[in-house]
Amino acid sequence: MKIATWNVNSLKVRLPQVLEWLALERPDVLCLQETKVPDEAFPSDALAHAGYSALFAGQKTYNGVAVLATHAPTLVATGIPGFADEQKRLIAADCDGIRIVCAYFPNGQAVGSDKFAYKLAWIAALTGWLRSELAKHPEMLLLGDLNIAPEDRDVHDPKAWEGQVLCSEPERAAFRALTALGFADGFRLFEQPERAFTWWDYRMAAFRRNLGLRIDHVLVAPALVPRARACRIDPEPRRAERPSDHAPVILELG
DNA sequence: ATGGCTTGAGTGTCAAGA
Repeated sequence: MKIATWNVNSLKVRLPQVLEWLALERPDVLCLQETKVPDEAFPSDALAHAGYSALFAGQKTYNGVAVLATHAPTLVATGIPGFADEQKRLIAADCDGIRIVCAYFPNGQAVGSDKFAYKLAWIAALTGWLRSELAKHPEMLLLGDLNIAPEDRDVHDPKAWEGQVLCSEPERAAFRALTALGFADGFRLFEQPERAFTWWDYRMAAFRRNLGLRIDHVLVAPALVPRARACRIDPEPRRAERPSDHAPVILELG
């Protein structure tokens, strides 16, 4: 079973690339973030034609998440239950007996800003919800743009990024509190190349120079760790004309 | 040099991303 996540930075712009990638990789499940499309405009028909059922929670202009699956997924939740939030950042679904939590963590803008406080509150709410959910549904994956580079090796220039948003200690502590529920960082379950990133700034030829961060993640609940076979970043879509600034991450389960 | 690009809004030029 192949399960993937990709921040597409506008599903409207990226739909041709998503369809091409689905045809090439044929994942069983693909989680999308930053669809930036209201639900009434979601391209369900094009995806159905490609063989994928979709569940989605979107809004105009910003945010938006979706779960695509070859076998029709069952909706579990949109948004973090018990956490009032206008921003469409979470959708959870059951896919072939696996609970898929697709998340677009807040960016945080700058350490100490209101948006940074929102980011930490959002992650704390998610962690609280998942603590009880994991007990009830142990076969769980949390995938998405988590907007945190958990360690210095996930940053192209740790000195330059030290203390900055996406890399700051409060964010890394929140990431550790989340993984302390038992989740493994799927990417780190396997030997990986150095300087492996999932996001590169559009500016300064950052992708060509591999000036990136690893901020998109697949977290694997303890019950699923024995089934994990491989995890990789696919940089190919980032080479396309008009690419998303993020690359997909793929987990294979046995 | 707090810049550099991309998207969506909307037709000016800005907010937001990371």
